[in-house]
Amino acid sequence: MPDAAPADRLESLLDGLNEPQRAAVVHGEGPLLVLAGAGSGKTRVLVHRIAFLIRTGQARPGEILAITFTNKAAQEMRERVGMLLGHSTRAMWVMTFHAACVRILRSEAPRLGYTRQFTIYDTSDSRRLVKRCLDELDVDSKRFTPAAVLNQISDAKNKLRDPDAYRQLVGGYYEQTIADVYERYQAQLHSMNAMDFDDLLNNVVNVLQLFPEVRARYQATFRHILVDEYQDTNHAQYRLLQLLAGDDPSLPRNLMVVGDDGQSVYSFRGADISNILNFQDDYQDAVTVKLEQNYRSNQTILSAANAIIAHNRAQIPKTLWTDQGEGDPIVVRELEDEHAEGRYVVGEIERLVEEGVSRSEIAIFYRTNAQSRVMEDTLVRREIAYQVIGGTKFYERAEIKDAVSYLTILGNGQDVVSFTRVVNSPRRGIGQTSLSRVISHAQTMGIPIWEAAEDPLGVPGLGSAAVKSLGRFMDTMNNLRARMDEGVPVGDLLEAVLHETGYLDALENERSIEAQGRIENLQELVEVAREFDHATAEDPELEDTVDVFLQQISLVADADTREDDTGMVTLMTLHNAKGLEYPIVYLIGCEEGVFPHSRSIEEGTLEEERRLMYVGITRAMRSLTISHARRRAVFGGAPNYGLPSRFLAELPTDLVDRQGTASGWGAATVAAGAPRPRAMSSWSSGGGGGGRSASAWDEGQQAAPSFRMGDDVVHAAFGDGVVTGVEGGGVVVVRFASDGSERKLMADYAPITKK
DNA sequence: CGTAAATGTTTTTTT
DNA sequence: AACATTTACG
Repeated sequence: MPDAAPADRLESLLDGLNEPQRAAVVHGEGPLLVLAGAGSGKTRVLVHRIAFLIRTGQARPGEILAITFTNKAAQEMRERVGMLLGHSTRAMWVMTFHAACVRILRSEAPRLGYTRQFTIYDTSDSRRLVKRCLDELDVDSKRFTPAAVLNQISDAKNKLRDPDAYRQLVGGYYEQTIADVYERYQAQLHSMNAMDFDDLLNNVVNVLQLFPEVRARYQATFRHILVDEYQDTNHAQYRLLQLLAGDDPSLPRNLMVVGDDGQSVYSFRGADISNILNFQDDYQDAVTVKLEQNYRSNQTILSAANAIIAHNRAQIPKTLWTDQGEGDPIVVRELEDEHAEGRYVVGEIERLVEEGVSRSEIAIFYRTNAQSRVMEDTLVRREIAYQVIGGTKFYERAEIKDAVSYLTILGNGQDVVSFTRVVNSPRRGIGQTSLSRVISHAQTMGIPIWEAAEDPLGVPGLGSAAVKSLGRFMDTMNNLRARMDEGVPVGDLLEAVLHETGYLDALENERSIEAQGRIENLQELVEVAREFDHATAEDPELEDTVDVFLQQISLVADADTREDDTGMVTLMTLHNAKGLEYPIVYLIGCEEGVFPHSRSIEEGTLEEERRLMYVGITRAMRSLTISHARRRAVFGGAPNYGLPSRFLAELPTDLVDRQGTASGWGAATVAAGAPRPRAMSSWSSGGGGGGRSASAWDEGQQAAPSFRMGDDVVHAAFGDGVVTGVEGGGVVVVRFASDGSERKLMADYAPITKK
């Protein structure tokens, strides 16, 4: 096809786009900010723009870098561009930040003192290493939990602060201790030729900053950079883009970012919403395009979403609208407990399926992964096919991590974390003591752990049984390594590992259903490896295939395993739901303390929780049902009495069909003298006590009476009680006469009145 | 050194 | 409730 594309073919790339979408697609050189409300077709814009750039000859495929949030999104985007263009998209870089960084580091890591075979640590590997550092530094592991310390370290890394910079920026004993751990952790990672997730970004930033010629090369390569979900980028990613796009204003800086400040929900992992808010200041010549027409949901759902987000301060003003119709009201349903909630949702799903709805059109969202269990139990019992996204991920299962660690240590003999994982799995009689001796010997001698283990007699203090066992183990490993070096396919190598190390035998001897499941998981991993072999077979130049395989799977997220149109109901957290859409959505567990999560309430990050609610609502295309339970078991322990989420009170009452509200609430509110009762009809009563007045939701806070110690009170459900304490934040402690229990209640919301 | 019981910890969200 | 880690004992 010649460069000069016929006008009609260009026109076809713009077909069906609205005005602002079209403007974004045809935008020429220079920075571009696309503020894209939920469901406004931002992926479509990205896909069409990439195709347009190529079709008009503004860029060749190899000059495009398109960053997406998940691997799956990348794959979909690549496919859609391919369909538009009708030719190969292989040369394009369409991937996540992390995948792009790995690819760059495969070439550039040696400049930073790593080999190309560097190992990538996931969070649990990193946590183990932090724990080792804590132990070695004799830090009180009660006050410094590995997870908390790792969070601090990760936070620092997201802000591009190395251990020195971190130390200088923070004061206090606690932070100084963390600086010590950070320093040691980083040194050990490097000495083990390993990087954690944050290092992938930071090391690319380092390479680009330290080596101007490398920077120039990548800047020249990526003539057009496009970034999706820009509101969830962190500082390291921000800096990375700056380096790749070129921070010299005289250069074209063809950086297009797409995002929605209203959907920023990852600040806990360092995402910085100011990246998108300040884009105009950072790139003064930036053109801004706003996408506000929504193609996904009906007006009821959009109005609800708009109303929710309006409760946040500091938004870039946006109002979603649609030319679709009103749609049904949003159902808000109260249930007795989480089991009733499960039965209700599954019952509704059964009804829909009977009416001919496909299960794959239905999704269930929740705030925390733990909430999926009850839903799963109910779905299994009613024999409804479902898939869960998130939670325990495939690559985090113990047996998978073991197998992966075996492959890792074959390629990277310095990786102490992997060595530790596999040396006594299955049992070989090499316990904590022997292992510690080998590790400290390796550290003293400054040699890789592999070398130390190869010569067990050279390890001081090692018992004779351990020497023998370790020797046999290393014979097996050396044998396997030799075969890897011969270039045996990864799938075959993995199979050999599982057999010859005795790993599979040990599982088979367990003869439990659990072990059988693990064996099946391992078979699946072998399949994944064989697919990889198959896909790379035509690339004879590829070296270190095992390491490439490992680096590739270490970046697979659970969100990438989602399957569409397979006749299954989909369950996931609200975070995982971002970017997706479903005709029918159930949002469960909308209670104070669950959603918004209690920690968000404590930490005062309610606006982010509200954005999460906004994300949840805007996933729904035509039907949205929100449920909350009156009580819910936490930690499998005592039931927790939760009040309806404050976000429910923010939904306009005329958009809502409230169902199942139990008796008592309305009565208590009336007794408290709530003003202006209205729209009672929209709150259909659930049999018994009559619906709660709408106004109580809107005005509840100001109508609340104040309580003092010793006040006699009546609770709609628990009966007579006495106030035994008043805490901050409108919380009162009440001891109830009926069962002698003491409960903390929120005076503003709880159905209690003074006697 | 390995096992089993006891104890502790976890539930925010994830590339 | 489920899981990881520590402790006690054989």
